[in-house]
Amino acid sequence: MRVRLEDVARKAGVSPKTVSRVLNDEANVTDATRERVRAAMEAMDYRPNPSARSLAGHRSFVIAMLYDNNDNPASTYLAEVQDGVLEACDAHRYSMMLRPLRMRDSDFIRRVDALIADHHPDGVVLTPPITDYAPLLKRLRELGVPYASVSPARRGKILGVAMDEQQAARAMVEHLIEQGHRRIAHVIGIANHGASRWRLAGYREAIAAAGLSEDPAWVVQGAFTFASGVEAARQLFALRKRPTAVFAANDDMATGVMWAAGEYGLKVPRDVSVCGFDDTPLSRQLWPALTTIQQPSREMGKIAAEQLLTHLRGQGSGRLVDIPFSLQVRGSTGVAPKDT
Amino acid sequence: MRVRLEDVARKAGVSPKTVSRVLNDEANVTDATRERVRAAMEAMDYRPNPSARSLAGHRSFVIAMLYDNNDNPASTYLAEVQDGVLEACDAHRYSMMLRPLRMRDSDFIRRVDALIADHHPDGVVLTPPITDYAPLLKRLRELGVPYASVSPARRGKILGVAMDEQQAARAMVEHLIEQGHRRIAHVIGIANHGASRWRLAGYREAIAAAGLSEDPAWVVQGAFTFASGVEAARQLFALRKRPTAVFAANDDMATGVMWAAGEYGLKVPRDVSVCGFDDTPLSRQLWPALTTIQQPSREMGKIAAEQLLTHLRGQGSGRLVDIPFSLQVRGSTGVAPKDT
DNA sequence: ATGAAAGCGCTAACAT
DNA sequence: ATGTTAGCGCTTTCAT
Repeated sequence: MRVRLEDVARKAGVSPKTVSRVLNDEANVTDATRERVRAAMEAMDYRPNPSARSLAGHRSFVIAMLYDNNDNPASTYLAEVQDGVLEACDAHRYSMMLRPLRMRDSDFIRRVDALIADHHPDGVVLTPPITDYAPLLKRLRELGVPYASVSPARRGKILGVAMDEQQAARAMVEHLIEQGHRRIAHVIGIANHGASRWRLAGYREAIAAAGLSEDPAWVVQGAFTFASGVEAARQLFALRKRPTAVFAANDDMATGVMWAAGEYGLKVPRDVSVCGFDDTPLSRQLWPALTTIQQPSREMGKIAAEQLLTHLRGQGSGRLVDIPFSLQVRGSTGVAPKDT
Repeated sequence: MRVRLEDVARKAGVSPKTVSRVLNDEANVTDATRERVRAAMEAMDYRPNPSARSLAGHRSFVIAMLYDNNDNPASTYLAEVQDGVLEACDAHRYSMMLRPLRMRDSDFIRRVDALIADHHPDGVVLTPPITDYAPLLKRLRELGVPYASVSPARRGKILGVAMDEQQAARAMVEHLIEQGHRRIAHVIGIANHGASRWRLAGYREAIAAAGLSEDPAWVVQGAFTFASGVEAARQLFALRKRPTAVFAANDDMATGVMWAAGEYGLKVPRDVSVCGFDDTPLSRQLWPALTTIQQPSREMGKIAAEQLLTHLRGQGSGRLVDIPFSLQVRGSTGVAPKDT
């Protein structure tokens, strides 16, 4: 039969409750007994039964990761975040469960309610773009379910992790300006996503700071997809006054821009510089490789989950961790062409 | 407080055990009582407590999805399979948990043991390439943990889902032959993956059936990545006797081949036809769009999980479901160039 | 076809 | 600092 907590207690010569205390890192156990109990657990390869723990302790040791599978960021982004969350959960002996949602659906909140009622996660991790869906946040607070966010649009007294995307976007555009570019275009991501707004704001900030005029024709709406990048770039390259550099709000769109450059017979970076945002695996596989902003998605998922777990353990209350960006300059950007 | 099974029993005027029987679809309940109990559950919005069910019933209502995150297929593939598994689990009120593994690591089996000991999944879903890792299958049988496989290399008395990839690859190459191609190259996937072997075998079968000779120089090793596709294509396009068509073992490599074609000034499909396998989202975003084999990954994940769940419920024992492939002819393949 | 009693493995609340 | 008791919400086993 399986080893139970009671068996460990007998072996260590203590009561079950003491073993329970050790298991849960509670106070009021002398170091000596703690050690003895730990040794017994180790020796017997004791594995606590999560169902029994949940039932008696009113906690599930489960955290749920919520994401939008309708219009989400690139699926590779979510996979990486998920990987990080999973790693943090494993380290703390929690389980992770996934909950795809559709922000647009009318039963969004009902689906969340069902998740809580059915599985009682001890907390949830929110990913963009649902990090900022007010009705969700409100409901979670009503239900008393703690949450941590990855890249929330609003900061404040929130658990989670964020990068200064606006600053990063600005740095990206400043890099282009340093290379002599004056006609710099931007391809926007899905409207209303925090990411889209910040990256656009950073672009504008850099343009303004350099005293360049912002030509409306050089700011084109995209949708975070390769195809939308191609479309956007076709508009840009058809202009009489063609931009010499294009900053796309993510790598997939930037890849589309490079593709379109090929269609127009433009060499990257000789005729046009292209850069993106995210540092997806694809960005390194292209030739020339894409200049982009590294966003450590996996790490961010891990940190968000860790903040949540810290909060759950009541050890300090957790916080919004700021993570630095890093500009990856690669072959797709270069000095501006002499003239036109 | 929460509604418990006992509350439902009282409301329906039966014993707790009867409610339990209804909950678990057990026999020995008259239709009338069953209906009455169901109505009470509905009216009270009863949600069984999974921990209590697990503890008393010795089942976890959890199934684990195992995957290799070392050299796995494209991450979008796994995300889709995962999505399907999740859907099936939800429908049956099971939870899904994820378990990334590294097939090469020495503690592979220990990690599996830990998963079972810590979480007691009622069953596991295996994804390529670990569907065919013999030590794993052996251990799972020893532990008495049922499993279902997505695209296992070996058929036989196995639960899961599979597509005839060899047949699909053959159909792909036959399509090229019909277009007049005679010099057809193949870029192989990661060695030893079932997928790589089948696709190569299908290629050879078609070549042989058409009475064409197989030139060793036209069969190049790749690794399922975009970059490996670029590399492989460079070798092919540098040949004096250049192939007029390239069949890559997946879409990522095919995309690499198209990229390399651009480098060599070759127009697709005028100068060279390119095709892939998987029908990833990317394949439709390219221009020209990629001719490929549609593999319904999401559906396959769902079916595998359903087979497993059917088996767990003891309703029929589940089987290996064969799923049809479909050839997606798009712009990247066309008639062979006149000559060279 | 239905029910009563016992207990799954752990922790909360209250001793000591 | 440690132990005792009761019980978490369900299913099992065994009656009836």
